[in-house]
Amino acid sequence: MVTLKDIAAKVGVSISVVSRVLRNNMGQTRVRPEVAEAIRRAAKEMGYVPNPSAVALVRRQHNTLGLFFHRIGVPGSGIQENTLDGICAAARERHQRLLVVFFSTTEEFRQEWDAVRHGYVDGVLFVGRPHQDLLPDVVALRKTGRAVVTLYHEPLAPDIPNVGIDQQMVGYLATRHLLDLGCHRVVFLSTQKDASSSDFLRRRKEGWLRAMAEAYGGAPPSDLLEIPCGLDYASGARAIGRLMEGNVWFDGVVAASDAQASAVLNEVERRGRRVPEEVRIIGVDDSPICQMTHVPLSSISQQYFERAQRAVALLCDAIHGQEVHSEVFPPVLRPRTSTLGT
Amino acid sequence: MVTLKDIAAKVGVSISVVSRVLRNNMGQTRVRPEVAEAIRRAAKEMGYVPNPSAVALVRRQHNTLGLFFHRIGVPGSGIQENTLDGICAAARERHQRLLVVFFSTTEEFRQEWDAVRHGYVDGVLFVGRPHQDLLPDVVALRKTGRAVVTLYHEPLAPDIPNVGIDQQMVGYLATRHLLDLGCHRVVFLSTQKDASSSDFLRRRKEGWLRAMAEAYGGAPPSDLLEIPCGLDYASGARAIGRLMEGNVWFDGVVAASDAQASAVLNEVERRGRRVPEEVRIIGVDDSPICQMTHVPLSSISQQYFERAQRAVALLCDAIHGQEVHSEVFPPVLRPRTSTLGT
DNA sequence: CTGAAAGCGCTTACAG
DNA sequence: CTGAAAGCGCTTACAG
Repeated sequence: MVTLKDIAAKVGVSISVVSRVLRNNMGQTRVRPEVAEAIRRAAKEMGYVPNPSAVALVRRQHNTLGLFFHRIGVPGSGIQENTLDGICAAARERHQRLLVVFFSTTEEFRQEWDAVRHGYVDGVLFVGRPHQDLLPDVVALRKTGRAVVTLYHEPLAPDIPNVGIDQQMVGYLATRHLLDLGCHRVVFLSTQKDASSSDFLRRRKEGWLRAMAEAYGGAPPSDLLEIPCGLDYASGARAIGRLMEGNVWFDGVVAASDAQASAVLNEVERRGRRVPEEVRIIGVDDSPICQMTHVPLSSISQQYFERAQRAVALLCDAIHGQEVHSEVFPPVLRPRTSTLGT
Repeated sequence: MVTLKDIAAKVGVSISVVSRVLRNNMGQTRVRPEVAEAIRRAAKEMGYVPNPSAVALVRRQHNTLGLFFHRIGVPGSGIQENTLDGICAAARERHQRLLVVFFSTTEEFRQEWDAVRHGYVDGVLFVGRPHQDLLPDVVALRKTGRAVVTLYHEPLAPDIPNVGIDQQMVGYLATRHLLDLGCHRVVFLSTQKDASSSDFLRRRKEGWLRAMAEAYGGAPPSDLLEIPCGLDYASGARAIGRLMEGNVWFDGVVAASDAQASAVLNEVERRGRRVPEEVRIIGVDDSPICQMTHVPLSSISQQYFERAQRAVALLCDAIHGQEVHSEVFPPVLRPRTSTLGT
């Protein structure tokens, strides 16, 4: 590998000048332009790439980002893939290496935590499900001088920068889409009271209520249908099955995930009602499943790829001492046959 | 961050001893046991973690693995997630940082190639679809002293270590499973002649033929049904649709992916035949989709998580100068309702 | 305008 | 049995 010394020898100057020219870091002194030019040319010709370890050592940085990834999304949702794709692309662009930890439970988190807490990373990105019980750890981490950014639905705390998504708008967009297509009674698949994930669903519900209120001239109707339900396929199937057994009439369903939506689709049709002619269905995540169900599913994208890229950008800015603030992305409607028809 | 100097000061020895004790690297000399003990205790108490940049600088290593990931699997297959999960876990365990590049086309590969070729990585793991046209680049990379391992179905070249999967066994296991359950005419969804992915499907086909031959007393029957078909949902639906329109009778289908299998399921039932009573269906990948279809799909796991972990282990061994060889994992059958019934 | 020198934190022959 | 010293490749005050 070619070093500063090699370039210095070739051009006939000291390595100090070479370093300053290539790093564009010349204090208040100027270097003769022809020398600078010669250095830059030589560096390019010789294929010089700075040794990141040497740079890291002297700069007391590590060009490494920690990534704490709480597995999210029902399996198959594609959220994990999209998020990682965005993170890796943005990190590569900024010459940042990655130290990735996947975890699913607080215990797993604790097990791996030391590796990052004592590890040589300049900043940490937390992805997935927000845990209030991890807040002290995150705060402690910041005290050690590391930058922290989260990629959660909502900020963990007001002063921890987050790249979020407007969950109220998720609920609103989905419901509004169904109402615009002529639906009257739109079921909202909500969550069990005790679920840790209930926060974002609470906000989505607000969006559903707002859209329903708009459609009903100001106040939501009194016969609103909110059905508590887990995010997975089986829960969705059970919930909608019970509803239909009770002979409750509805003509639209806002599911909380695409897995749920596919369950609703299968269950509704199995019980003899047609999608989307009699019941329109929309999910959330815009996942690959949407194109594999026998009626393609409409969905709402939570923009994980884009948000992941942005989160890495913010993290790098924070590492370089800039002040960064939380951002909120708008969700995007992806209509397909399960609402539009063919 | 605590350094060797801090520990040396506390214990009252030179940093050389501390380094040798902690690294377990003492040449032919011995250190007094009580001193060694004191050093280890101090290191632990003070929470010492070696600065990887300093170590990297002097060792001329970088504790960084390059990861060239050709996106594989139909979206939703979960292959990408499982693979990354395995890689990240194994890399963390070995204190290796990651430099991850996702790509989908040879052009994208070329764009990112320099970053790794000139980059400071000790080894590179290639994942996904093997490209014969990348072979010269891989060989050149090895010449620069980097270790190389691939996570492909089959080795790119005989001397490049690969963690593969027995594709013949994939076809055999699937077919044999259907035959054992009483199927007589098992359709094999194959691929277009020109597809770049055709290699592994050719091997799977051998497994299908072998199983059929076994069932038919030594030689496969003459009315074998091999249907060319893309790996995605739409292709699967079209292929099986055409077959059924031609009134061709069959009672088993070995699909090439779970997406395809779900398409077959929907199409077969839409045309009035029951799964698994009249037609048994099995896919490949054991993806999350399998549990979201209205009849849960049987499938064959290609062991991506386990193989990914193993590939990282081999890569690290190779980096440390050990000779490593290709391995082949056996696929695993995951039977569900689409073949077994309820 | 340019260079010599110190130092980042570690490893490892080489002396004692 | 243990330490002083050189050196990995770079950056950055500090001299000239």
